[in-house]
Amino acid sequence: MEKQKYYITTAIAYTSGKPHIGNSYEIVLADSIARYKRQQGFDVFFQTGTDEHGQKIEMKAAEAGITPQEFVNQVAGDVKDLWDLMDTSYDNFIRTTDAYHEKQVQKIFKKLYDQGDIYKSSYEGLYCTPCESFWTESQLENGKCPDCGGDVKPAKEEAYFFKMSKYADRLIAHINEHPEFIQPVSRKNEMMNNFLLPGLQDLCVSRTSFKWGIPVDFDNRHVVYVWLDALTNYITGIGYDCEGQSTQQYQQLWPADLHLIGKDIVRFHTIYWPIFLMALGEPLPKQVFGHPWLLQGDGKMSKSKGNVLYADDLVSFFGVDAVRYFVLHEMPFENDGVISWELMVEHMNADLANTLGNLVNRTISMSNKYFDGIVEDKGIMEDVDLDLKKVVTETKAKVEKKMELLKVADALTEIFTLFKRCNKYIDETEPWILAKSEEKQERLATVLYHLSDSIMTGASLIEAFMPSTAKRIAEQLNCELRNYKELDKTGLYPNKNKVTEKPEILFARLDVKEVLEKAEAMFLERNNESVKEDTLDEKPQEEIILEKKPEISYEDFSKLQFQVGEIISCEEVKKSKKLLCSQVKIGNEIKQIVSGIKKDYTPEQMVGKKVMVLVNLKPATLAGILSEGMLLSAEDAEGVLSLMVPEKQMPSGAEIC
RNA sequence: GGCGAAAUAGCUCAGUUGGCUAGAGCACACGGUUCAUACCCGUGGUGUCGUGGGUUCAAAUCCCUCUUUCGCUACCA
Repeated sequence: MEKQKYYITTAIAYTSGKPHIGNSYEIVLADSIARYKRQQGFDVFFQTGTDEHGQKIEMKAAEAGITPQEFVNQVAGDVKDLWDLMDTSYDNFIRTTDAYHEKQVQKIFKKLYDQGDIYKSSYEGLYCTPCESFWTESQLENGKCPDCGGDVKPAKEEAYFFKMSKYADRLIAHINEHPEFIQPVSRKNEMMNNFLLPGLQDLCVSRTSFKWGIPVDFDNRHVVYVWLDALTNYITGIGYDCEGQSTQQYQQLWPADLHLIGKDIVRFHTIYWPIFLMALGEPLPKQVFGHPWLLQGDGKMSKSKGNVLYADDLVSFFGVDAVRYFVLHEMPFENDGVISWELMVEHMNADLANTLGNLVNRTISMSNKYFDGIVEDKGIMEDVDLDLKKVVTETKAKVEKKMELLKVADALTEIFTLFKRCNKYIDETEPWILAKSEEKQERLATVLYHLSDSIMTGASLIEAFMPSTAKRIAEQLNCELRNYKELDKTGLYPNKNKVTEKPEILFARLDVKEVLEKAEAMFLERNNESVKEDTLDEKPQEEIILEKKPEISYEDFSKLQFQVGEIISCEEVKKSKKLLCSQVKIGNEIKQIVSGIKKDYTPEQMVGKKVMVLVNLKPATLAGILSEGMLLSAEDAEGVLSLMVPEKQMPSGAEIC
């Protein structure tokens, strides 16, 4: 019988910068699943890669003073190095700047256009400039934007749209008929309630506002919308051709069995992607798993704090397999997981060093001490042996059950239960006591055989998750890792085999204090470096480059009235996470102004400030509150806002011109 | 604001369709042991199962109120 195929993908990493540990988690998770499936006998194809187009990259490259292509080449290289460092076994690494991908995306765009799913239109009458979104007629409320209640304006820019609504019913039906399609289920509900059931709006699938993308070949002022470009990697990477010339590999692999993605992009994978596929007449992926995030326990990871964790840092502290273990073990199925130095050291010591490493070490030491390293089954059984064997042989099925549900952390726990049972077995059989009596030698040999045999089952089970550890254990016990099918059997350890004479430490215990100090030193050094960079090389770091707006006349400018306003009171807008509502005294008038600056200012900080106000802006209602102007502020690259205040003491109402 | 989820031991969490003294891991304490990386094994919890009510012979488990936290979404003049 031919092997059953299994096609698994990760999201392709966006090449705007080096991925931190939260991003690297996904590749390790995917790798573990891929390796596990291979063990089970599937013909696995595992694809990952990089998403390299878009405005953000164009800007980053400009900041760095290099071309976008140079920029992404560098980052894609970093990503690949990191994936390789983590010992991931991907079969294909696709880059969206690969020529074959770009060409196919253009063909797909053309095909969808020709068949009428993509149509050229404009924002006319449908675009709400402040919300930066467009609406279908049916979504408008009294002819106004359903979000802000403002006017929707005629468009100035043309764009291509995809008729999402055409396929919405089919997608809803598919999701309902395939409850396993979106995992975890809570994500499915979010998609249904927020997007599908209220009515899908058509999606704009081209941009004219930047250049770094795949050009629409029949209309080269446009580039293809990043998501249409990125999502299709799953099919172009295995040889899809929309003109019917798809490769045999594609025929065999598609549809994908699992798209592994972060929960932030579930919408694109469970709504837009399936609809694109429907339009192309291709089957839908079998499952999309939107995994949660791995967060840093001791405060949010942030570049400005300089405490971002990268996989390669962690590897230098703990080693590859330990890091793989941490991220897999700390990541629950549905909620965000937490990672911190303390937690990592704790698991390093308790699970890896104590339970696993020490077990292997003590077993081999005893074989050497009592029998010169020869492990022989003398067949002297006792009742305790039966329970050990039961636990060992049942673990395979338990792991299998967890893996079917993609509960990788739970699968690992099952394997460690096996190792713990082995440690207990040593305590129950007390080999050091057996060793003292001549007539117990055969029993002692049997006990040590059972241990080596059981450890090999555990090591083989853990291969998918910690591949080099499994290999190292096998080397020390001087035998091969087992075939997956035989993992529910015992007695497979080669009889009269000789183990290594000097067992090496698999995982060394670490001191929390020392690790914390080292980590702190590392961050400190990194911060100093970046400070140095900032001062030496201020321009690229500190500049913000904006897209240029069209030139305006003085007449245009003179329409705007700016004045100094004094904030006399300010309170939070309860219904909103971002808004503050201020009473601003401008001359003899008091205006109420709502501003989205809650994250940077508290109401107390606002009061008393003299700020720059755009006073003749048409009033609008925000979160149900009238706003009669706009407070002006500057925004840095990380979105931090700073109110514009006069450099000298100025009276309220002073004109700014 | 809309939709949804969650609140259980110091920490991280399990608790299937309501049913016997509410569990696991970690941490902590004590005891045992010595083959081993001061390790392993055992023992130890008076936990208001978020609050208040209700249904029931019986509720952590079902229903309602409230509180808090989180997710998605909207708001960012």
